[in-house]
Amino acid sequence: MLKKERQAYILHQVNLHNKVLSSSLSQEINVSEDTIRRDLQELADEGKVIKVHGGALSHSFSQVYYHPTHNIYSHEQKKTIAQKAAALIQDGMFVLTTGGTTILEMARTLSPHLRATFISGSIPAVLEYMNHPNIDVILIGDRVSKNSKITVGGEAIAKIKQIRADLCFMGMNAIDIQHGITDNDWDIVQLKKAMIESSQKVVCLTIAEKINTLQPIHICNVSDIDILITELPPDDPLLKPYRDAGIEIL
Amino acid sequence: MLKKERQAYILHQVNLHNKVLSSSLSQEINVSEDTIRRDLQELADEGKVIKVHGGALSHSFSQVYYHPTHNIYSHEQKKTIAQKAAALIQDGMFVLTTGGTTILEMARTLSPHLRATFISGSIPAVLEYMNHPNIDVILIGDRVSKNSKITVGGEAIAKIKQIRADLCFMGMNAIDIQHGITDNDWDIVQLKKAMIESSQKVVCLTIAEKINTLQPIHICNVSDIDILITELPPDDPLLKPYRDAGIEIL
DNA sequence: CAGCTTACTGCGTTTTTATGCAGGATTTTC
DNA sequence: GAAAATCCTGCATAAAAACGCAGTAAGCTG
Repeated sequence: MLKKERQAYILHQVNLHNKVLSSSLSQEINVSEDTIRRDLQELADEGKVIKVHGGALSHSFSQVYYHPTHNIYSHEQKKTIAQKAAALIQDGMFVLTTGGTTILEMARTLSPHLRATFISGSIPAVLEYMNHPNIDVILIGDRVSKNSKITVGGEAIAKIKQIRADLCFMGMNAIDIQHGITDNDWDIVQLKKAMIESSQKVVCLTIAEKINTLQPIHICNVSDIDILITELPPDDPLLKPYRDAGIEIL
Repeated sequence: MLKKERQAYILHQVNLHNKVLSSSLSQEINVSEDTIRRDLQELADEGKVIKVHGGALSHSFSQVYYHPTHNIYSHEQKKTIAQKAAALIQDGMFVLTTGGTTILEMARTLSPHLRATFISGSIPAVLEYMNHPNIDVILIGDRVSKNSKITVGGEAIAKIKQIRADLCFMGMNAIDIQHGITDNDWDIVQLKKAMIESSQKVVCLTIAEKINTLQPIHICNVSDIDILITELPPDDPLLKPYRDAGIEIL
């Protein structure tokens, strides 16, 4: 088993269960605990997990209480993105959304006059939508993934496939002109794939930091999305390849 | 259980109940009181809790008492109910629940050791269940009713009917020996009816205040429920008619 | 392809951390 | 003011981490 492969597996386990033990991982993958520890160290250095004595925890574990500085930092950027995104929604539309902080920010930005229907499996997102007086909210049901606070599974995917939405807002973790959009959680990748299929227009939201980055699992090609929104101005050179690929940049 | 994990659990409990006892925590998590004390000390050093003799308090507690007396009053009652209810749940069970403050209180009371599957359409309830390390959560999807924060509609009912749960916990608004259980929201009545049908045992939770009261819409007869839980001792005369009707009173 | 370099992994040893336990000190409670 | 509960302190132990080292695999270069 290759190192990257192993680390992707570890990351997946962390995202799935919110915690991993060095000892059990070492048994599962048949490597020494030393190796696991080194992997966890690397993942921790990249900020992907939180290393603790005996194993590691998902970031979502302390997220609630920690992260004041970094959050506020990228918060401004996300606000910019949110405003651009919210402007796309018109009265009467059916809007499908994933979870994620960028989407949450968009939910908070919505005009109180907007009359639309929002469909999502993300619990934090739904909580935000609920606060809007004129928005109808449809919650996609299924098993709840604890770290991402979103419903995942076959039922959820089947339900999404029954929908024909006008717009799909997708928060994403990595986009690359060659490999397209990628992510690190199998279940969520399945969800996102279904959402793309069920929507007339796909809008991707991301902070510029994630442009030209890669994650292990493939969601779709760059050509499958319609609009890309970042905090940068549309003519930023970083975005040129995507504009050339025929994507509308906002 | 990892140290951070344990501390996160403690912190959660403190924020939830405003106070924790070292003794009960040590039992819940199965570690010595010394360890708990050290954890509390660390959390206190980080300013996250206030350590006191015998346990710790939430920070919000030290500030001026806001809580209106009535709230604290019925809160204590609901805690009593919650404890009785939580004792019914055993490992491996499938549990169907409605929403409501009494149910929420029960969710907060659940032992961290409990391994069970909770199924609900109530968003606040699901948020609570999600905090438990060993509980699987299934969210029932459909249109979100904004005032009750629960999913309602045909899809939700259809989904519930597919389930065979071991236990159903139902918070209720009114019970009367003659008219049975009644409520005032059409959609929620439909949901509750479906839940009763899909469960082996139906457990009703209510504060005694609502005993012998009436609401406009009929859910089921007294004979359709198996267990009734209130804050009163089981032999309270107010409950006698229900005991005589063959319901188990806790 | 031979030789060199580099990256990865496992092992033994040392160091650190986490936890429980015993005892005496301190606080709470009645 | 005495009994009970809770605390602190130091210590023992087991688990985990860190460190250095060596063997091996993989990659590169001429």
